[in-house]
Amino acid sequence: MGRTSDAKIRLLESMIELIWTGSYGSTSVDQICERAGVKKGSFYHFFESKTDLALAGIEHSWLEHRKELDQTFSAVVPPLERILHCFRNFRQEQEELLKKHGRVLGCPVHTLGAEISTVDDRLRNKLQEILGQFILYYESAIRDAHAQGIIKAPDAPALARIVFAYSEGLLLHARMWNDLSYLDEFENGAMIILGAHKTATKAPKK
Amino acid sequence: MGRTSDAKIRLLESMIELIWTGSYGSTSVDQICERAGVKKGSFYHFFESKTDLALAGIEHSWLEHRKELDQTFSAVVPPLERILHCFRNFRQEQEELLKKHGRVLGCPVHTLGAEISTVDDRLRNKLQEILGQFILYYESAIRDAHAQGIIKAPDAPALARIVFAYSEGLLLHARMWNDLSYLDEFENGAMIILGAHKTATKAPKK
DNA sequence: TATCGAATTAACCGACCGGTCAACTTCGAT
DNA sequence: ATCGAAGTTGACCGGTCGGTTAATTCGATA
Repeated sequence: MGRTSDAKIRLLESMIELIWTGSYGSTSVDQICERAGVKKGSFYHFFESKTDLALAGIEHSWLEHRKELDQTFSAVVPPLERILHCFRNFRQEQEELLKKHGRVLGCPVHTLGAEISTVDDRLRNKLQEILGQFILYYESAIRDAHAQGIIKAPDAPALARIVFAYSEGLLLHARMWNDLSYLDEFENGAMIILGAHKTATKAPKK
Repeated sequence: MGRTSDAKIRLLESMIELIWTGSYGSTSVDQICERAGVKKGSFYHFFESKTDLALAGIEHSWLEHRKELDQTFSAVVPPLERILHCFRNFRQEQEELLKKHGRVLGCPVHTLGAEISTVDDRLRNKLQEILGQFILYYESAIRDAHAQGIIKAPDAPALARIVFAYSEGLLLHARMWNDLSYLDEFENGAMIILGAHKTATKAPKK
């Protein structure tokens, strides 16, 4: 009953795009509505507040992204390659965004997290939840690599956090310098952190 | 001639404190003035705009911080210990800020950088400049460590960037989780990245 | 085809935004 | 003692902020 609409989804996507290309603080409800082609009254028909839209938008795009991650981190793929592929995919996505917006955007979760973690509890909690889930991918890949004797990593969670922190730092660096080439360092860096040499995958002889 | 005032410095300090404990977007000129005990008219007597104050505030606190860094990274200190001490000092500073504000604040430069790098060119350039200078400390320490045979690091700038990205990622993580204990991982993580073992400093015999 | 709830719209709200201004006070240099 | 530059003040600006409302339009269902 009643009429249907895709305005809700348009609002979600407009919001995350605006936050990503700008910031939460620099993104106004009016802007979001304009980009989504939705009047403000409709906005507040679908969402209770700007924060609620942000929450829903983040959730939405994370669920999208997870589908990809589940394939990238398939147990079938050699563990270290999962991590490398993940970052390579990310780099490619960044490349498309760069073409589209003229800007390296980095990780939307961390960018937003840096901005609002002291300001908005609900947003912070949601971002924590997402990042916490994301690390699990690294963690299990590293655990598998250890089990398969590819690397020596008795404490997989700890090592995963190092790789994770490193990758997020890199992404932020790339955003600040608007330069994708910094991301190229990841493969080497990750291998150094993981104690695997580039050749190690091919010649694990010690 | 004319009267003197410390309002300018109070404004600088209020601004960086508010940005650090909140965000650039969530910090209003009115707030800054109130905290500094300065009327808005005076604000605009000293600074042309909010951006200009931020610029000056960042510059101010970076110059302060550099004095400390110059001591921490004294050529007299064993190179790897410089990096460790630097981070340890940072951790202690964070501890004091946590007591004061009830929040882990992380690195103000990167936090602000994540927020405004796509929004304000002048601020972004200033932050780039500062981070670029900061990496130099890591870089020369690593170069020294290599020269002294403590670690094998033919490409010091590259390794410095890895350690740097890692440390910034960690700081951001600590801010988002409001948990200082994540910073404790740095010593181990840094040693792993640098290819030095914890005992290496005490037993450099090879 | 009548109905009823969902979607849309435009006008509106008070608060606050960054910024301006002219009058006024203060005090160091002469 | 006084002059003038530097600092201070509060009132004010137009615009935009996030959010509200009541009236209206639409369309899936029965």
